[in-house]
Amino acid sequence: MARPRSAAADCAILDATRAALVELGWSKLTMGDVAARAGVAKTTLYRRWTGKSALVVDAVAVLFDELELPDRGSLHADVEGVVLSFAALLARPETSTSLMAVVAESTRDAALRDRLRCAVVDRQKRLVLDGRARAQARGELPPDSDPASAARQTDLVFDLIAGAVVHRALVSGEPVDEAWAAGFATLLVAGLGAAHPPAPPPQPRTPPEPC
Amino acid sequence: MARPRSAAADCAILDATRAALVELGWSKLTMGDVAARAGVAKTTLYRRWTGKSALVVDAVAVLFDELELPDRGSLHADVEGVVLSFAALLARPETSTSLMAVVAESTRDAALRDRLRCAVVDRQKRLVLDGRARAQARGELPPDSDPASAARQTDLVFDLIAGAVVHRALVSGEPVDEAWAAGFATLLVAGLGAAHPPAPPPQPRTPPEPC
Amino acid sequence: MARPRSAAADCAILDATRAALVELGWSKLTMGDVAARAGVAKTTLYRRWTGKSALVVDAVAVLFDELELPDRGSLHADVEGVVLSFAALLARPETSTSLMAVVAESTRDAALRDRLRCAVVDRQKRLVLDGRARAQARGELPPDSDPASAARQTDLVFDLIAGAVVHRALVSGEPVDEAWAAGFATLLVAGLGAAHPPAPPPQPRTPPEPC
Amino acid sequence: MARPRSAAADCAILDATRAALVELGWSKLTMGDVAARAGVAKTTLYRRWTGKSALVVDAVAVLFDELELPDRGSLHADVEGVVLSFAALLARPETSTSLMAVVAESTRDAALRDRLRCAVVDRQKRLVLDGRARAQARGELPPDSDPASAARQTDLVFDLIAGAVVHRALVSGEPVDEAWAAGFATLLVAGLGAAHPPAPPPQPRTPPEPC
DNA sequence: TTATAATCGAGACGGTACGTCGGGTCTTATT
DNA sequence: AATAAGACCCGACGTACCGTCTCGATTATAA
Repeated sequence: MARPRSAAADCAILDATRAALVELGWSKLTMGDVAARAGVAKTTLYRRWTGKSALVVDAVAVLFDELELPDRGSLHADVEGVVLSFAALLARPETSTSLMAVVAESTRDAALRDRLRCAVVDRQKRLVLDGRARAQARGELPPDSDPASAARQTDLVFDLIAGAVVHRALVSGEPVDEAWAAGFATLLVAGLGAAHPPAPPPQPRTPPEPC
Repeated sequence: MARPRSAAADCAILDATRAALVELGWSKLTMGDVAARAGVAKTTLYRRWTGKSALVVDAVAVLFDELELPDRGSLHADVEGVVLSFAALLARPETSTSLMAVVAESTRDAALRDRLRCAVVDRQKRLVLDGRARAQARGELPPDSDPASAARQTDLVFDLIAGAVVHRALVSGEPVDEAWAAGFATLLVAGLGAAHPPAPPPQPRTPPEPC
Repeated sequence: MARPRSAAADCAILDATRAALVELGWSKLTMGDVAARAGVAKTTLYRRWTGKSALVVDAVAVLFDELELPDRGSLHADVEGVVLSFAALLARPETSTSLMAVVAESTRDAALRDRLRCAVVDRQKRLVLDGRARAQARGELPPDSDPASAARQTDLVFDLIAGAVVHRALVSGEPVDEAWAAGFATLLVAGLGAAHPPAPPPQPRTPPEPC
Repeated sequence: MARPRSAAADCAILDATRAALVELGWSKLTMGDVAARAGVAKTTLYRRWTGKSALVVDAVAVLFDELELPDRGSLHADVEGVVLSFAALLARPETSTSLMAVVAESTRDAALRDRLRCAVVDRQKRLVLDGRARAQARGELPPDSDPASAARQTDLVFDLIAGAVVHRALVSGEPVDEAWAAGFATLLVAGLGAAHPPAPPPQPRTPPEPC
């Protein structure tokens, strides 16, 4: 009935947020500064987001959608690929600073946790699902026995890949380069192959998973 | 020649910091509040730490030293054990919030990054070193071929374990329970075993991932 | 276009400042305390005044405007009257402490000096101007010969009266009572009369002091 | 019985205080800074003075002792002389800043008031006493009728001179130059002469006060 | 000559206020 | 309605001084 919200403003605000994150990082980013950069009043920000954290989640989430998983011919190569492209994403100053900060904030804020989960986490599981399906099609992984265990496996692999890359890059502070990616992929693929022995597991050796 | 710094104050401050973290969480923790709880002037805090982040790193670091790796008889059981005890540590409100927050901050602050690394990260690599040595003694893992690759392997495993647990617990927000720990351990042990086939590698080492 | 500054706040702040001066005196008066009394944020104080001194000048200046000079029938009586009412004003705890303090501060702060001069000093010269005009109308003082010398005379008398009262009350710390006021008025009136001999100056003007 | 206090320290401290007053003014002068300038520990300052005000009083008091009243041949000239030399003293940055500040402080602090009175105020009344005695010797003023009224007269003149000069210089902020000094002296001498007519007042000329 | 005890420098300490900054809400006029 | 502008309340920030306190190192007297 009355004036609708400006869509252009939303876009300008998210752009401004990303720009501010690059320049200032999470902790020095201020709502007032974002508003000024976007040519918008602070009121307009608060009309649309509950605070800094929610704003940043939305601003950063779209960057994660740029991740893709082109078919590199083998599970090993696909893992290497996703590791390197995820690492490249984390190397951008917008993401590294704010991802950890928002996660930290989300431990005390359920609404933020949900927003983060559905805007970032769940949306990227597609990469693992794609990779798994492709590997199964190639015969590198056995077909899903039942949906529940397939979901468990997906989640495990997702946490493994994402967690390892994040930890290597941001906590340990070491580079995620080709060598590391190769070593990681080797370990992961071997682990998956052994846990789900491809066709006939030669020797069961410490049968780790439900045969 | 002058009055030395009170060691009791240091202790009271770190205790107060942990208590405040439990009650308030990282983002509502205040230097003034910590000082008040510790019965100490704000100045004293700033005389010893450059800010909230540095203080929290020191306060939390000791908690990580409580982690131990008792011999559970097998590499698989040792991995399960360390995963669960690390998860238990992360479940404590002092650690989860602040670890992520400090990591976030450290992306923009080199001094903090160093402090974090040497106070937390490097100190816990001992767990991986112990576990590896023990597994090698048991014959579950081959002896180190050369020191450099041993260090690479240690780092990789460390990032894998710590990263996966942190990501599962804090980012995905799913419980790290026995079932998950078992699945994770299975995958990891299998991966390690395949990458470094136990005693006499039946297949050539290099192509660990199946064809 | 934006929200205008609250006029009520200004008033509340100045009232609070005076109240705080009475209770605490200049040196224990705190910006934070004034803000709290006025029910206002500290920021609001600093948005309008540059500091404690400027605030106090404005808070105290209005008190000086209460001074009046009723016609008491003679120059001598008028002087006595203004001396006593000025002394009464200085006896109030708001004024004495803060007047001196602000003067002290103003020796190093040109902006404050100006503010003080136009808010307090210049505004009270009206008393001397009124008294002089009235005395001239009564024939107690000769009419102004030229404007410049009239201004000089006004300034001299102003400094004389104000200075003597302030010095007696605050520096010497002796009471400014009727007796002292009478003695002072006698001296001043005599001095003015002799310096400007009433009608026909019998002796040449310049040598007022004997030989 | 034990080690006595260093006399050199006292001197260094007072010098440092004056130097700091010149550079920083009263309000930015700090005890720590004075101690540092004097090459002395803060403790030493507090062992000898109760605080900034007391210290400054002592540091400045000696400057007032430099005032002298050479015989200039007439009461008028003597008044002019003392006005100008007092103004010169007040023009020094050490004195102007701190005199007013200490007076302000003393309105709330009895001990300081006493210290100020005996260290500065009372000690300078000698100038008025000398001037009066000299003028009486010259016959410009009548001899004292009784000691009480002599004291009253002395105090009145003291407050008049000191007050007027201070007010002119620090409150009004106008220069105390020869012209002003001459005008002031003329008025004062005339007032004194009329109030106490020299010997036999030839013509009562606007009988100002009851002989 | 040697205790002995006050004094000294240095500077850490518990406080209090500072002046600034950012968060989030509100008022106003404009679109 | 929704907006830009910006005043407002709140609370934390990190700093500066305060005046007190502990230190170990000097001294000048009194033993």
